[in-house]
Amino acid sequence: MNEIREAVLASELAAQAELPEIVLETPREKVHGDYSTNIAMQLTRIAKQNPRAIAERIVSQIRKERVYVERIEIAGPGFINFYMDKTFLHGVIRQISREGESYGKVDIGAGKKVQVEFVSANPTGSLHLGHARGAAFGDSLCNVLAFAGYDVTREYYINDAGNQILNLAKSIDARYRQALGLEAEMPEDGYYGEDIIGFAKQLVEQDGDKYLSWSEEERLKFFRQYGLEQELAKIKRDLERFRVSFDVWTSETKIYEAGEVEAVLKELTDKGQTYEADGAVWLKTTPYGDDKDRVLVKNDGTYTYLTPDIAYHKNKYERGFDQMINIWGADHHGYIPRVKAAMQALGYSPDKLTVLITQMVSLYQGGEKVKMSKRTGKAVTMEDLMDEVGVDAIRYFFTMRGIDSHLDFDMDLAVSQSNENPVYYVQYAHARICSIYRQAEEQGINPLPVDQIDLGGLTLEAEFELLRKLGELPQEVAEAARLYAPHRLIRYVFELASQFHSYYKAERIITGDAQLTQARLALVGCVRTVLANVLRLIGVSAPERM
RNA sequence: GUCCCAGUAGCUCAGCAGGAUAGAGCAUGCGCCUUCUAAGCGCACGGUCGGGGGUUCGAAUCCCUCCUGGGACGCCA
Repeated sequence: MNEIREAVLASELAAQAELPEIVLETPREKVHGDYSTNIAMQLTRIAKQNPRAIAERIVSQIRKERVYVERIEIAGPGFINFYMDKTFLHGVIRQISREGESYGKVDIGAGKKVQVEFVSANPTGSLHLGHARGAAFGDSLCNVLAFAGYDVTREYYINDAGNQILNLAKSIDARYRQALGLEAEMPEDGYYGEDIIGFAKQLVEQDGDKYLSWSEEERLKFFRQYGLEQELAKIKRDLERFRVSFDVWTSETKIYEAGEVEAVLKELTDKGQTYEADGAVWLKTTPYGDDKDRVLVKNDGTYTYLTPDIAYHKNKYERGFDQMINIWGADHHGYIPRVKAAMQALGYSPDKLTVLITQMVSLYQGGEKVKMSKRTGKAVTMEDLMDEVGVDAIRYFFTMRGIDSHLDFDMDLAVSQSNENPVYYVQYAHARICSIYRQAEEQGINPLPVDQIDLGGLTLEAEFELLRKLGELPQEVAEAARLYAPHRLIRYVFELASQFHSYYKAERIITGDAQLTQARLALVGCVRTVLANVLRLIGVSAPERM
């Protein structure tokens, strides 16, 4: 790339200052070479010449012997295509063998501190489908960011202070009475999940009807605490099983207890960002682009949800992250402007906070959309899903798509052990390579260290393509991190698996030629490493046998 | 009414800091198991990139506008 830059400058077409960024890409079509640049077309306006003429002048200045280039062609409207001396690709094998689990790491993050807050489901019920998508996406994103050189903190914010927790206590109260065979009506905004019926039964088994004799205040206080502990424990269990672990669990109650909510309210008031109207305290969010101002303190003196949330986000800002990412469900998108506005009102840069929105998930079974109902508690929980389809398939499917699209999750497909199921396709490639290595061992073939292998035998087009693909991992990781798009890696790993399966079908790895066998074992060993590395990033296991 | 997301092959989706003939899986059709795992491989079929304008040497990609589908618009959380 530097060679191109120098050639462009040497051809005196443009001054250094006005030189556009030189992009070297891998063309989709092989006939267009190994690398390609459109720099000549980009220079048309500056150099005031037609692109092909520009391309010719640039090419004449390139010293190709210095960069392993075999030949250069000018094609189409003015693309400059580079055809490499293919043996340079053998270096990929040496690199992967040397770096192993670390292969693919890049350092675009340069150690910057990134905090990612995700899932953060209210501890009032079991995690369900939508949370699973957030968990899969969030965790994969964190893995990718860490692999790209960021210092990542995973955080779960526990909303354990609002009205919803009182409703949880009341719901447990009602279920408790029902479990004792008494008449009891669920509260208006009650929680109807199976989990709560279970808690109530458990309480009856443990302690019988003893809570009936308590005062309502005492009883609800106890149920509240009990419910919170149980729900949170359940959430942690589910997430752990889903292979997601958080570095920090921040409790809303703790934020209250530390006086941060009152403090932030005072700070906003002192800064003249609030006013009183209709008996309530409002925050001026409209100057920062919100539709309307928002209430912080209701006319009954209690806080809205926004107020502690501002305190929480201030808390995050104060912890000194370079970047904060919130992953929210689509139903919270309208909430973004007011939180950002509040941060600006406090004097923080809104650019440090990025909110990523995951669209809804629909579940399909037997070709039918599965209906969910809060009222009856008939939602498919994350636990049900893990029982039925397994963690690998869920994580793969939920990471497979960009978060902007509504996602249809087909249960039948996810459980099917067939060619329709892409999870197995990728895992199978890994297992196959492991099998080849087992086979080699049985035949008494010991894989040699790479520096003792003559890779010159790898001359097939399929082998060069595999090597090229393997070589692309670092830039794929960088792109996935830059775009917050781990699904790109699924695409990548699927394509790699596909190329491997095709190669495996066409050529034997273990051949009569000992030297060639060593070279091919090294090659597929690298494929195995890369498959495992990517699967690890998306939280899917890489089985040795299937 | 305002805001967000989507609209690309029969279906589900990639591609979108502009680039060459728009890709993949599934479905459909036809082939391939005496040799390292057939949860596999090969071939074929399939598209006015929602419509219309604009910017550009070049637009699925950027801008404007319209249409369709989904979601959000509380002194709930």
